[in-house]
Amino acid sequence: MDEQTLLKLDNQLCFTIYACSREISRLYRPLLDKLGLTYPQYLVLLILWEQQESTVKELGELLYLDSGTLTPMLKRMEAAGLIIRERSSEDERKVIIRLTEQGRDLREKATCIPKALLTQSGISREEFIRLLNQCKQLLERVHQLNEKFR
Amino acid sequence: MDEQTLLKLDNQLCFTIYACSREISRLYRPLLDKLGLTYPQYLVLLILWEQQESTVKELGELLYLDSGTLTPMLKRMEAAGLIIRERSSEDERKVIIRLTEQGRDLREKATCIPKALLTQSGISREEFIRLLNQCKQLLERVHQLNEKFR
DNA sequence: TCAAATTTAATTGTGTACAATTTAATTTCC
DNA sequence: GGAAATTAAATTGTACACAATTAAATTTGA
Repeated sequence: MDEQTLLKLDNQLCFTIYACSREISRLYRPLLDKLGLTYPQYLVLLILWEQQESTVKELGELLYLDSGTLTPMLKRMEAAGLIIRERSSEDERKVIIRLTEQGRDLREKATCIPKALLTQSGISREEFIRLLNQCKQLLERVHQLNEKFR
Repeated sequence: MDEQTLLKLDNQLCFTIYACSREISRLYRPLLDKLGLTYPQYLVLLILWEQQESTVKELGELLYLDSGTLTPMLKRMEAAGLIIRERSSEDERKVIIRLTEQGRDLREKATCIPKALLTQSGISREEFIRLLNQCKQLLERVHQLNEKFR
């Protein structure tokens, strides 16, 4: 591939992933709207459903987001009654994020979402797993690179 | 895979693509900063470098973005002297987007970007093409689904 | 021990994203 | 020919995303 070809929009892996990300979010939207969630908020809940509590820092590491994004988002989720934000008494720098009853209960309404989307997309499990692994590899590599250049 | 497994963050293809998209953008950032561009602005220029001119509608179709995103973005690019926005005289509803000299000249400074990133990421050409094709397929499918449900 | 360095969130400012609405121009179709 | 429907951008309002800075707590090291 020469430079001209690489420069073409059509061949930009980055563009395809960027567009994919937004189109998949759009697919989630009608389902998440019913729960009153945005996609990034749903990701926060996925973490809290697994491990009961977290901190802003940990959420940021898991989701690749910083406090500039998380703080206002978590405030909105707190206002919606899904979570509680509380300074850690052990280390006052940290803010602990916990689910409320309401936040915990939402899990049952959400369990159908991943399967619904997998079915809807018509993608086979094999294909799904293969693509997931490839994307994970790419994510890992690019993330390493970004860490290195900081 | 059962529902519990699917619900885990770690297995969310959607999350991986979402995180990938942002991490790749971060990899572009230092290169694009030198040109005074954001990643979406770079995508607009990729199109205009290929086809001289476009419209807001066409840019939206190619980039999967609507006028609510494009209008302010194109205004910023016009203010930066990269493009000109002009109502079509044939159809006054349309706004034609054209490159300025400055916008055209930026192309040479940008040609090195795709190759630099490909090299940097350590991904082989075969891998690159395979992943690109798989992502394209997924994008196509998800896009079709979104169109169907509108 | 205590000042300097580091860590953690919050804040500030800019730039996307996108749903919903509005405005103006063009098409359709009776 | 002209009202109704459609189309294309712009506007409005909300919610991320992220760089850069600030503020407060904790850790480090001479």
